[in-house]
Parts: sequence; structure tokens; C-alpha cells
Amino acid sequence: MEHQNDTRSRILTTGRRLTAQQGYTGVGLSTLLKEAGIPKGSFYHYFASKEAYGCALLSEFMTEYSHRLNASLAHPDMNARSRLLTYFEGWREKQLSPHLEDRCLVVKLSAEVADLSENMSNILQKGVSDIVAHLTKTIEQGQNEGTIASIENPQTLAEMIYHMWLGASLVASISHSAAALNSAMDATKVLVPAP
Amino acid sequence: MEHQNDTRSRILTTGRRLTAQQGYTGVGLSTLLKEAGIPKGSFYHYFASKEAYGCALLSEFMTEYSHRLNASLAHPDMNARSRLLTYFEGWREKQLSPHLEDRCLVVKLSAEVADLSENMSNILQKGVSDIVAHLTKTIEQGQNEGTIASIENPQTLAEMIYHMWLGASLVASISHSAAALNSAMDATKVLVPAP
DNA sequence: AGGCTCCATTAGACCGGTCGTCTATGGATG
DNA sequence: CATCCATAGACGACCGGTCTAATGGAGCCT
Repeated sequence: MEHQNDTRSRILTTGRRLTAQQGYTGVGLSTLLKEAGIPKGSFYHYFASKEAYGCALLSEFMTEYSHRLNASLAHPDMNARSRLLTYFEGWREKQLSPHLEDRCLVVKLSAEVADLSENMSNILQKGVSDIVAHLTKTIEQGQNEGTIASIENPQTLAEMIYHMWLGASLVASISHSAAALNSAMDATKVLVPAP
Repeated sequence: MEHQNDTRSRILTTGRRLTAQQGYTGVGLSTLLKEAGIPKGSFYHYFASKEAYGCALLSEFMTEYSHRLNASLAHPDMNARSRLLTYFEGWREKQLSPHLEDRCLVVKLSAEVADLSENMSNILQKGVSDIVAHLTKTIEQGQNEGTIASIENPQTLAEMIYHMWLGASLVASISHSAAALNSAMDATKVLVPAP
């Protein structure tokens, strides 16, 4: 009862690494399983189809992400504005990291998956809503505690900043450069001004 | 000398339509050529490889896009701010259009291509720089002619807005909804305020 | 006009990979 | 020893990008 979860999560972990580099369609079952050192027969014991595996991959990623986000945005020793900026610093670092598996799957897979799998799209979409909701809440807190100026509706602001970071990550990835992410970081500081 | 270009551009046109839906890896040569009604053997007469075809596809798209952008941002009967807003209205419409082939290939392909083909990445990246440069120039004009308030550096503002639209397009595509794009439209009006 | 060359174009073979299925075997548990 | 979850990996049918060998028609020479 332990072993089976080992195998399953080994597939998922390896899958995340490969998928973060080569995309969903780009990673075939053979490649994935060979890399994970798991025989093909096992795959269909744990997953009903490649799409089901894709959904599991995304679900797990979004769950973990949400936990880390929660922790990061709930840090007790910082004010809301600092917590927000720290989160985005973390985003930048991850996106530039040599560990490809750290990169955000929303950035990597959204476009590919949108017209491919309704189920996978839904998972991504729900994850995105969650993230934006968290950001909105933090901005609200900042406005209430007075570390963020109330010049804008928190929800609108959160969406805007999140969208900007997604786009900046896209541009950073095609230009193999940190410039777009640095520019997003600067913009974020301006958009979320200290009073 | 005519026929060969016919065939070539037929491949490219069909390719754009299919790729806008299914991505680069997602469209195989057989599918593409069958759809275009062109025999498989011909492909390598017109393109050295699938990557070369991908580059041609992207180059052509970016060139056309740049032309339309130029026209749109140079419209004589509007002030700079209106031209800018009209461009983004156009973006929204295209992204929501039932004609899938109208959708922006920067949105669709950036993530997929970034770790796949250096050449294709470069074409996208150059295209993006061009677009941002155009937007920057228009914002500058607006600030000079007094239709856009000078509260921000034009270049920074242009990047920020463009990134936001890329991200919003991504979110719109996974949620199969116009909400993210509408939100981006609203945000754009706020970010580029009339004085 | 007839023959010939040349080269753009194409047919289709090629090999390796794709996803998914299925049977046969392990090995632990009761 | 019987049961059953988990593993093993062969297999099918099909699709991936690439390349070589053949076709056919336009243009030139005699």
C-alpha cells in the first residue's frame, strides 16, 4: 500500500520534470516511463489514459503550488506588501532556475492544453482562480493595514498583475533572458505602491 | 515560378490554421499535407525540415502582424490614445473569434517553442520586441500630444501592458471565456489614462 | 518535328516512435 | 496454498520526420 504510491508519484515527479521542458504532447509514454525506470504495464494500472495522467500531474502541481503560495502569503513577520513582493521575487527565481521542473506549468501548458483537453484546462483554470483569489486577499489586507495604497480595486489589480507575470514569463522564456521578469518586478512595485 | 509559391504558401496557410488550434508539435506533416491537398513528397522540396517550415510560418505571421499593427497605430483620424485602445480591442476580438487561424501565435506557441527550437524562439522574440517598440512609440506620441497622461515611462508601460495582454489571452483560452480579456481592456484604460 | 536533357516535383518506402491493450508472471497476504 | 494486486514487456495499429528513386514535362538542339 506504500509501494503503489511510490510508483505513482515517481511517474508524476518524472513527468513534471520532463513536461516542464518538453510540454505535454512532447513527452511520450515510452520516454516518460523509461526515464522513470518503470515498466509500461504499470502505467495503465495507475492511470486510465494519458489524459488522466495529465490531469493528475496538473492537479498535484496546482495543489502544491497553492500550499506554497498560502505559506508565502501568510508569513507572520512581514506586512502584506512585502509578502506580495516576496512571492513575485520567488516566481522570478523559479522561472530563471536551472531546475526546469520548478517552472510554472500554467505558463508552460496553458496554450497547449487549451484546445486539447477540457479536463486539463479546467484544472488549470481553477488553479488560476485560486491564485488570483489569494493575491486579491493579500492586497486587501495591505490596503486595510495601510501598507498598500488603495488606488485600485483589489480584484482588478490582482488579475492585472497576475496576467502581467504570466506574459512576462512567456517572453522571458522565448528570449532566454531575465529582462521581462525584472521589468514585471519593477512594474509590480509601482502597481502596488506603499502609501 | 508561380506554381511553386502557390504550393509553398498553401502549406503555410493551412499550417497556420491547424497550428493555431493544435500547436506546433501537435500538427504532424501527414495531417498538414493531407489537409492542404499536397503530396507528402513535396514537403522537403519547399522546406529543409519541419523546423524550417515552422520558422517560415512564424516569420510570415510576424510580418503580417507587424504590417497590420503599423496600419492600426498610424490611423490618421484618431489620437494616439484611441489608436492604442483600438488595437487592443482588435486583439480581444481576434482572440475570441471563431476563426481559430486569427489567434495570436505568440500566445499559442511561445511556451511550446521556447525549449524546442532556438530559431523559432528568436523569430518570436524579435516580433515581440517590434510590437513593444510600436506600442512605446504610440504612448510617447500620446504623451506629447496630450491625450495620454505622462505618469509613467513609455517603454515600461508598453511592456507591462503587452505582458498583461499575453497573460490575459492565456487565461482566456483555458477558461474559454472573455472575462480575462475584458479585464485586460479595463486595466489598459486605467493604465493609459486620458489627462 | 523528333529526340534528348535536365530538373522541379512527387510517390512512397523507411525506421523509429506514438498510445493503448493484453496476457503472463511475480510476490505478498490471508 | 489460493487469491489478487502489481509488474513485466510483447504487440498492434498507426503516425512521426526524412530521404531516395522515379516521373513527367518544359526547353533546347539538331
